[in-house]
Amino acid sequence: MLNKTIEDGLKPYGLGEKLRTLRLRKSMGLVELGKHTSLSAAMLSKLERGKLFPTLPTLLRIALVFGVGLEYFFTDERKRHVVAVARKKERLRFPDNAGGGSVDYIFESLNFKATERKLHGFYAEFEAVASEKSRSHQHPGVELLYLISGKLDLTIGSELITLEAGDAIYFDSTVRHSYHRASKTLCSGIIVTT
Amino acid sequence: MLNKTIEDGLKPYGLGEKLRTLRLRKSMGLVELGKHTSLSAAMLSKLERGKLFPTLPTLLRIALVFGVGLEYFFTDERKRHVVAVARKKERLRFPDNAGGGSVDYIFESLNFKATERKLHGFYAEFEAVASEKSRSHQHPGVELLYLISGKLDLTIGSELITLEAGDAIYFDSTVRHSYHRASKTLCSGIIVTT
DNA sequence: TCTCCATTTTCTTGTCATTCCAAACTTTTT
DNA sequence: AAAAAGTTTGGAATGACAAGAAAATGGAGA
Repeated sequence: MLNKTIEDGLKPYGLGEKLRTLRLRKSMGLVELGKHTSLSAAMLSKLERGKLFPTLPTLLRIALVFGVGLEYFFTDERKRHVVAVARKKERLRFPDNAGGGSVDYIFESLNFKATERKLHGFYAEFEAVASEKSRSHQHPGVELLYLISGKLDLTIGSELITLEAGDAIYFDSTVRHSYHRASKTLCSGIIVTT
Repeated sequence: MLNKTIEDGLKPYGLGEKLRTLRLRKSMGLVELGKHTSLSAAMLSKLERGKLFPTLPTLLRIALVFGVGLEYFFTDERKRHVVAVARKKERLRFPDNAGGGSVDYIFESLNFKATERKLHGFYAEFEAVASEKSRSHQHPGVELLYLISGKLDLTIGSELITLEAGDAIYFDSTVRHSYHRASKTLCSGIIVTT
């Protein structure tokens, strides 16, 4: 069926292997794991061999036993060398309706890989930032802003900060913030958000 | 049923919110997303409101449209504050002995905080990159390089890539890599490493 | 008001995760 | 050795619940 092709896309995650590894690491049998999770050993076996895809509740049950989060199963260990080269021309450009400028998406989702865990974020370049008055934003995550050109007034919460070319700031973007140009020239910079 | 309690454990992941956010970020309607994913708008609506938990194949279909991996849905964010403002003048400058240029450390160590885990990274600006021949590097982690000016030849493993101002690349820096200028002018760019 | 569009409800259906049980291995016991 | 005890897999049956269809709701204009 149509799902057939989609399911292939799940294989790279190596869910089965991960499950088996977790279990064997604790030298546990399928039956024992079955007791802890209230799942049948038969199914666990099928899951580990990729004959079957667990539902989220099922996967969570297993995760709870091993003390891992669900991310664990979807972050891949595969060595990814070069992930992407984003050339300026090939980028998607979206209007930054909130700020009034425009945003080039370089990476929509980046995997920062630390120890075992990964952090997702996206990386964007904005070339023009709101002229005079800009609406204020508030989005989940952290924002790392590096200003390449221009001068920018940034208000985070009640704090007003002026950035000049070459300055960088790292702040909690769940806090209400807004920005507007402080120079005649356009501002450009780089934003990394989680 | 017994699943009832387990499903509560899924709520913290905020799957629905994430789905909605992704969709709205591209100002897309349920119907339109439905077409791209071959899923009914009705179901998408239920997913976004947490009335339903998607199967993995279904979730993958959506993920593919937005260009995110499945991990995206299982990593959660937390509130952080303004961490630092680094002004150009106050920065520490170190010679980049490996590359031959010099490096300004903007942040020596940033904490990207996902779920419960933390990711350490540092953020650096390099203003001059190796003249002709540069030694090759190899350090743990991932590297995100954004080139601001100049032209740079980057060799990762056996692959040679030329970056121009405005280009960005994301690669595994555990792989041996080296770089040198491809232009007469100095190169400057930004590097984020884990 | 009415129309148009997007989202939500309700109800129904089909799929496929899940179970049960038996067969096939694997390792230990005597 | 063979038997016993334990662990993993295969297959058929079932039922839970994801997913679809269609109708209802709710806005936003005109």
